[in-house]
Amino acid sequence: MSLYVKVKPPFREAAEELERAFRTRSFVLVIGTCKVDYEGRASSTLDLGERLVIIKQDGSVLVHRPVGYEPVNWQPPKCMLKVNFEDSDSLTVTAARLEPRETVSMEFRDIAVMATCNLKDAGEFALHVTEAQMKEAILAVPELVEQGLRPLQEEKSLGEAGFTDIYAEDSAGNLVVVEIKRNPATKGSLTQLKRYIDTIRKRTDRPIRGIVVAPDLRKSAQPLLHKLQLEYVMLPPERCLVVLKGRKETKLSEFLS
Amino acid sequence: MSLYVKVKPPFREAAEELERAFRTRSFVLVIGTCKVDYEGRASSTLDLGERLVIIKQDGSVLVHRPVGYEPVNWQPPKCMLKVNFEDSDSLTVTAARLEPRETVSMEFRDIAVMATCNLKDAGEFALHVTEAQMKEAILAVPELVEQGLRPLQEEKSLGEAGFTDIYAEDSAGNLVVVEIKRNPATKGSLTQLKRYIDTIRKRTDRPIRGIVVAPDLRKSAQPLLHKLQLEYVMLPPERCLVVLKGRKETKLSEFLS
DNA sequence: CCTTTCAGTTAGTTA
DNA sequence: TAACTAAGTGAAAGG
Repeated sequence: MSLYVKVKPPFREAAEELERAFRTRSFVLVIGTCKVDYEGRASSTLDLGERLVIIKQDGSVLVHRPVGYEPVNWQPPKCMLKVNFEDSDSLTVTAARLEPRETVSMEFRDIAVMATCNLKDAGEFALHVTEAQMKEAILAVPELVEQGLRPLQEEKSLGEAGFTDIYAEDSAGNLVVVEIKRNPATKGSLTQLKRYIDTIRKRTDRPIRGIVVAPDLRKSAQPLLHKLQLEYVMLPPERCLVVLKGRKETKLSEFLS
Repeated sequence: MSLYVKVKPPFREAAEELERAFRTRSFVLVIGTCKVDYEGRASSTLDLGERLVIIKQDGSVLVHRPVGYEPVNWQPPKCMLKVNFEDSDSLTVTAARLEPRETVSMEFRDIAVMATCNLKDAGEFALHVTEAQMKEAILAVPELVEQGLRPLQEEKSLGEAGFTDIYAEDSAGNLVVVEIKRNPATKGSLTQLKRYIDTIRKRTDRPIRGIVVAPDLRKSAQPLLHKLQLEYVMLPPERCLVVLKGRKETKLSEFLS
């Protein structure tokens, strides 16, 4: 990893290093005192203060204050970068993008530390227990929802009404529409499921049940659950993990046998 | 600004400095090779790679890859931090929070640079041309929407139907409900306005017009505009700025005279 | 404190 | 490319 680190670089040196970094698409960190202006979809001003500025290898820009999760100002990837160093008491970096036309400019009055480098990161990122994985788990072990449930097809196209998550039959022969939510089910989840069911009812006379499967049900959605005659089954993500893990191990053992 | 910067600190030194930084609620930067695990609402794994880790003075944590606007892993403010340095070939930082119970742990295999400091940032942040400011501009200069428009009251309470943005009368004596959107108006904006109007219609026999004021109208919303018998007036944020600026200058001149 | 809505949302997926 | 939808959404506003 190429690396440049300098405490209190003079503006002239900082400007040259920034030019070099932008040219070579390097990762840039600046801790310093600056004010920031943004002009675009909205516009904002940020008075002088000490912040961390990050300019990434894809041209995205982040201005972070000492607290808070979100950047106070930013620019998405692929924006054009320019350094401006004229008078000796300030150095300005401008990040512009078209579509939409937006500009963030950072005027530094002082630079405490500056670092540039080329980060190499090919590590794979995996987010587990997505809605798709919950579905996978349920299809593998339908008992997660109900004893005797038999999935019919993964997603039944319902035209403009959208898609169901799982379409199944219960032990009594009723049709069952299962709506999966990774987050606590809301009123929206219920009305969505209700729409699915109404659409299906027009095509068949078989009795239909609607089940919302989620780790939780918002209290505000509870009255609607009864009003729409739907059912709710609690399914914590951990249980899905167990099933998916078990399935993988099963697959492995099958492979080994 | 107190400042510690070290290139390639040994893990032992890094661990001590991290302990000190966490204790004193300092701002921490680490550029290094790490893998990251997250466990909470969902769970994720991130294999080894070079990243920037930020730990802020309020206990928020950000793990940034060399590209992309968003952090690949994070932790919101106020989480508990712990350093773990046992074997000599890795150093682990764990950030945990309750409610919801979530944990991010970063295992460093190599630290290229580490910096800690105390950032002081009292600079005021101001986001201009919000929806409220568009409203302010329209109330000051109703012609921005239509010649002869006379605002009646800022927000008319409509019970559960929500709030209108501006309630007015046009030159022909019709009631006018103005819905302001800072962003391009969507189908949702139109149905929302329609709900307002339907609610008002139950209380009066006067003819009512509905106008959506926004910088743009989504193409997908156009058919609905006609179907719901609503009107659309384009209002770019710049024009609001001009009005607000003018108003401020007027105020100033009033003050000076 | 809980719920709802908004965001300079961003990011991914699909028509 | 444009429109739609989800997010470990986060953050603010309202009840």
